Amino acid sequence: MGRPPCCDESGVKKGPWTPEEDEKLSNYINKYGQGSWRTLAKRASLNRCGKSCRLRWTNYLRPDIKRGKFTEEEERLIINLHSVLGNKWSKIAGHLPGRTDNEIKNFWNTNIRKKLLHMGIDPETHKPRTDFNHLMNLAHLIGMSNLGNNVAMNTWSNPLGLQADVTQLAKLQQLQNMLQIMNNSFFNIGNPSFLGNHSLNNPLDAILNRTNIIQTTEPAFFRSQEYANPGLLSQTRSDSSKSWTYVEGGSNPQEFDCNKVSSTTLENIAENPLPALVACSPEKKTFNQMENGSNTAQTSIQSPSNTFFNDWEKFLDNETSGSYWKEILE
DNA sequence: AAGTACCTCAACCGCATACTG
DNA sequence: CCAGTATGCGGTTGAGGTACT
Repeated sequence: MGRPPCCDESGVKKGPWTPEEDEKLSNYINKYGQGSWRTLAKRASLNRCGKSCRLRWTNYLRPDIKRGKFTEEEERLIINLHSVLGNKWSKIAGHLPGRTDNEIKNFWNTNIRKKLLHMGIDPETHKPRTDFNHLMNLAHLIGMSNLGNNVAMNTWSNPLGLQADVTQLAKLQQLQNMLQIMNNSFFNIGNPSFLGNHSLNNPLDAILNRTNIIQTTEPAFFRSQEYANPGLLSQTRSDSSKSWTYVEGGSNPQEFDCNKVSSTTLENIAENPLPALVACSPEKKTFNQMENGSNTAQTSIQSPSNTFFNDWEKFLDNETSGSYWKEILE
């Protein structure tokens, strides 16, 4: 026979915890430690199941829990870790001291996820949403359509109309260029063809060097800390699944397991954060500000990505007054 | 001020794995 | 080794709060 059941008692209280219950639980754990949650619930005179007690303690009462809003740094780290670990909230939480898996999960679902979607990034794959490809075609079609109409109606009879159309054409061209960049390079972390094309063998290197990827002639791999410390991860992603081929110490290829990413490597992610893809606070922040956040090392030169963000920001700002572009992009 | 829609997050549910006897 | 339970984890829910009309 195994252990007796945990939560089969009827009449066990559910729902929000009262301050009295919190106090009972805290006092008991402070005095006797955690141990078995089931017996703890009984000994602490809590009419709760052990599961509920554990949840309350780990997500709320634990003394080392950090309260308050997530910092920009934490937000970046969560995005980076999620791109490697996926929805492994407890593992992600392990790299954010004081934060619980539940808290991170909620933050992801209510904030980061929406922001990424808003930016046209699939939060599951961290790649561009496929409808951006359609957007490119759409922009082209709309552009042709509008130019055609405007040319017929305004341009030839009105020099100002011509000027407007030229401006519009330039904007169309700009939009298409930016979409092309986004589609081809910027968000293609984890895309096998991208990795192959750039001799970037380590998916984590891709994450660490994401800002330097665009249009650089020097492979990001050579700048990575991993390159200076071979033996961590130096692999080629072999398919479109979530695993990469993993060679430890340069031999014995084996499947790369996201769960076994070395802590050193993940620490590198923490120490070399991406520029924030999204703003941490609700107030509007420009892409440029996000770029410059706390990541001076990677933005000491005006990178192509910087230019991209500037262009993107200008584009949105210029088109905010009832333009159809804003509607399309948002 | 009242009603409604939306958002946040604590807590629950169910499944997978670890553990015990 | 096996049966059965505890624990941990990720997904989901819904109450309460806030913003908007």
